[in-house]
Amino acid sequence: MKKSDFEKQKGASLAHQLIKAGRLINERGLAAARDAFHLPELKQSHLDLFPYIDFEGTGISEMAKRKGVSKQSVSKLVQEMVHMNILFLKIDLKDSRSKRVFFNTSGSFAIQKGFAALMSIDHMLIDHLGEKSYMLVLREVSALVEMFQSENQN
Amino acid sequence: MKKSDFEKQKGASLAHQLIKAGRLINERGLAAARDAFHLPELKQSHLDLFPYIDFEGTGISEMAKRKGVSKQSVSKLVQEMVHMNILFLKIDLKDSRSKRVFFNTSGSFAIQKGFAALMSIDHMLIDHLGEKSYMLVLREVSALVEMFQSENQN
DNA sequence: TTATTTAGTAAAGCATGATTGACTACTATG
DNA sequence: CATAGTAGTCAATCATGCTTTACTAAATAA
Repeated sequence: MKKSDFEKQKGASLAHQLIKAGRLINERGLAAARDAFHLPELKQSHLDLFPYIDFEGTGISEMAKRKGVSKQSVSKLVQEMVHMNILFLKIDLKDSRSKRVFFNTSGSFAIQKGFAALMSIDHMLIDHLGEKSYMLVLREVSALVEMFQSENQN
Repeated sequence: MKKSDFEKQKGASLAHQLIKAGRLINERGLAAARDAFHLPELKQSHLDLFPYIDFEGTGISEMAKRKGVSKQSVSKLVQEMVHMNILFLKIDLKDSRSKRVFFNTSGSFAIQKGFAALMSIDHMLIDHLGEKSYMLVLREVSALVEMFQSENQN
């Protein structure tokens, strides 16, 4: 059987490698965070919320809108993370309906270590690529992310 | 509140950008494939099997082992993709218990277009980065993938 | 002030991708 | 040849993350 273009491509596809890299980083991050936070019950779905939380605090409805799911779904996961002491809530002074979600970055030692563990993955990437390559790849991959995101808006 | 290291890092994390890139490529690939294959019932879980199928054919148990899930789970998804004409099965001449799974790259026009659509994402990446950057990023990201995979073996 | 919208919660139900257990059929080992 | 292991399927069950519906309370607009 003659190999089609599709077949030939597989080994050298950046798309595939980016998918794989993303998945491996997720796995590694989850394992590291579970360990460092001392929270075996921590799930991928919890960490998946992180990108939607601003450091200035973010409301649950806003997070849901960003993630593209219902606020009920977000609400439950946030509550679980509050119980784990990873996040905390603070009622918005401007609007007492709204509960702003914050990272509990000044929590216990274990919690501190958890956040550090998540960061350590980036340190690992820098160590492995070197600072120069890291910055270069970061720039290029960020450009791709922006391309996909801007196209989705149409 | 003084920003912690964790807070400062967020905007410039390669780890985060790689996760995001992987997710966006998955979404885009699924949408493109659904459209080109004319298969609205195609799911992410189906495409997720692609990386575990060799062009020389792969047994279901082998795919399951590679993916780290039960063979029953893989079996079901493969059957669905066979019904969609994306894959076909061929009984191994050396072992009549084993059904080798193949890409149906010489299928109908729609099926051909489906595989082309999946490839087109890489063309898009090349167009956007330029060939030189594409190769460079591919090399670096592949190195990261290999690093994570080799560590998982210990 | 009344009506409408918005933030969040609670509970029920659903889709999905997985596991487990039981089975058939074939291969490999003694 | 008998026995153990392997490839695959089927069915039941489970965990999970999601939606839908229904609700409370607060903000906003008429």
